[in-house]
Amino acid sequence: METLNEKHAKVFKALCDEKRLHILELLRNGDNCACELLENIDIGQSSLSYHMKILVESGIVESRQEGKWTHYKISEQGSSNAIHLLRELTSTNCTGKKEN
Amino acid sequence: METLNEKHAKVFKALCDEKRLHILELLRNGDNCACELLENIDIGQSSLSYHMKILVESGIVESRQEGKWTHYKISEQGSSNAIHLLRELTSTNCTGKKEN
DNA sequence: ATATCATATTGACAAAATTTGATTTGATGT
DNA sequence: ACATCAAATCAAATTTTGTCAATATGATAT
Repeated sequence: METLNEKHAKVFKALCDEKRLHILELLRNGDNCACELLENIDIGQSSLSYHMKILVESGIVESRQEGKWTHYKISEQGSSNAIHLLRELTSTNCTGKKEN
Repeated sequence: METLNEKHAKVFKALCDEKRLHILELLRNGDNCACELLENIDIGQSSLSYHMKILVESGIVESRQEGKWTHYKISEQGSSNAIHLLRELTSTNCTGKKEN
């Protein structure tokens, strides 16, 4: 079974790798198919596929099949969730017993 | 030399590990010294020290020495920076040429 | 059915992250 | 100076990630 922290860690795992941040950068300009991404980044095809899977599983990127192509884009919903999660994880709990 | 993406990745590296999320959880209730954290989490002393270093280097946690104790707390500044960074990294670029 | 193209999956390997136990450092107390 | 405690650092062992090449899958076209 997956703990809540493990689930949360997955969201940020998407963002803790240089290559994946590069991919996000490419996606920021809009919808891209994998083949386009592949042209703009220095990794092999299977490696790209591996990273895209991590990005999609984090929820930050969504994919859409179109014929034999897979298109990717940044998910507004997913990004928004990630931002809220980060805010929650780092918010100091003002009702806690231990303020000094 | 460190690329910008590598620098950004470091911020999220702090958050992509289950144990570090647990530590953040403990810190949310207020300022804690390492020895207190150690009592509340199932890892060894050197391992905790390793994770604290990563958290501090990300900017999300700050440390303060007091005698022989090190106290840690979540940094408002650092958290805020991380949130802004995340927002930036996932914002879709509306002036881009490729909207469909 | 066969061929082709885009992408996903697999297994082997290399590289990076994490854990562990031992040792070191630095502050404090006697 | 010596002992003690908290935390950091180091080296070795282990685990997890990421890369590459090969292969599989699934859609499309002939």
